[in-house]
Amino acid sequence: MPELPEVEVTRLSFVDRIASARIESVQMGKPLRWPLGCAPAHLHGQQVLGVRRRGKYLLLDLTGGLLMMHLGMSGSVSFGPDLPAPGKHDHFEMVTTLGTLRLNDPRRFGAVVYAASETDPVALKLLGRLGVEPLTDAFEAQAFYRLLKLKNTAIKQVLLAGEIVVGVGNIYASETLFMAGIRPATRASRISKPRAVLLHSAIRRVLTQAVTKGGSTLKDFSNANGEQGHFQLDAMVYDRAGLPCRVCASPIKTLRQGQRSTFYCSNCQKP
DNA sequence: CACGGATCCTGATGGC
DNA sequence: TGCCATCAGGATCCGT
Repeated sequence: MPELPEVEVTRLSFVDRIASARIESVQMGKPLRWPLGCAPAHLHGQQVLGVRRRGKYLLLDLTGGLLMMHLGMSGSVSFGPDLPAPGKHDHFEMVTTLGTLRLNDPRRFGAVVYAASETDPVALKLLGRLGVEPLTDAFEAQAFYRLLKLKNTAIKQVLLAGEIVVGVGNIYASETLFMAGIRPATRASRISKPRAVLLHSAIRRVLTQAVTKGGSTLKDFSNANGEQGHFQLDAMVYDRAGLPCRVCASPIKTLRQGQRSTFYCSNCQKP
């Protein structure tokens, strides 16, 4: 579910409400992808100084360390003073003086990991190899093109890997490549500079627009307030196999890359 | 090393 | 309460 826009929308929905909250207790449910990395009681008494985002991670700055949250494929976060009783898929819950922060994640591909600091080996392992943030000035077309030149794999796989640029997941990879007119199987190293520039701006445009609209909700995304997004109204190719392209009416094609579905228009998108 | 595939887990869906 | 196969928004690990 959560790509960069969904994670950012989630962050925006509770960052102001949780600031300065003091942690009173922490409860873990079934195991998530990785262990918490400390005793839950170690968080007691710490204060939440802020909430940042790095790629698809939510980063809670605590007085004594860093709490990294990842929503995996099916995770969503709730925060509020009066949450309903925990359900079977609520696997992390943190009660604070300003409300309870909860992670619901049926498939448990998500994680909540504590590190003493951002330079702690545990934090570096999760965050250290992430590419540039696409919605900052650090994401620059020239550098993007040069890095693509070094990758001989399919451009769609390169986007998903997040080593060059973070935050583009399976939906937005198909969408941005459609916007840029590039076929998903095209080798990254063979993309011309003008087309790399198109892809660069498509990534910025699609992700920015998705954040503005409140994140996608093809299945069940909602932010920490339980409000849903509207991206599904705008998908040009994702999940549209066989349907007419919204631009040229050719049937949308699909293929599998790395066990993930890809959607594209073979007329609008060229190798 | 770079790359492709298997893998973790639960739920929804559709064919039979 | 039918059963089984397939698929789902992610990312790591392990072969080759």
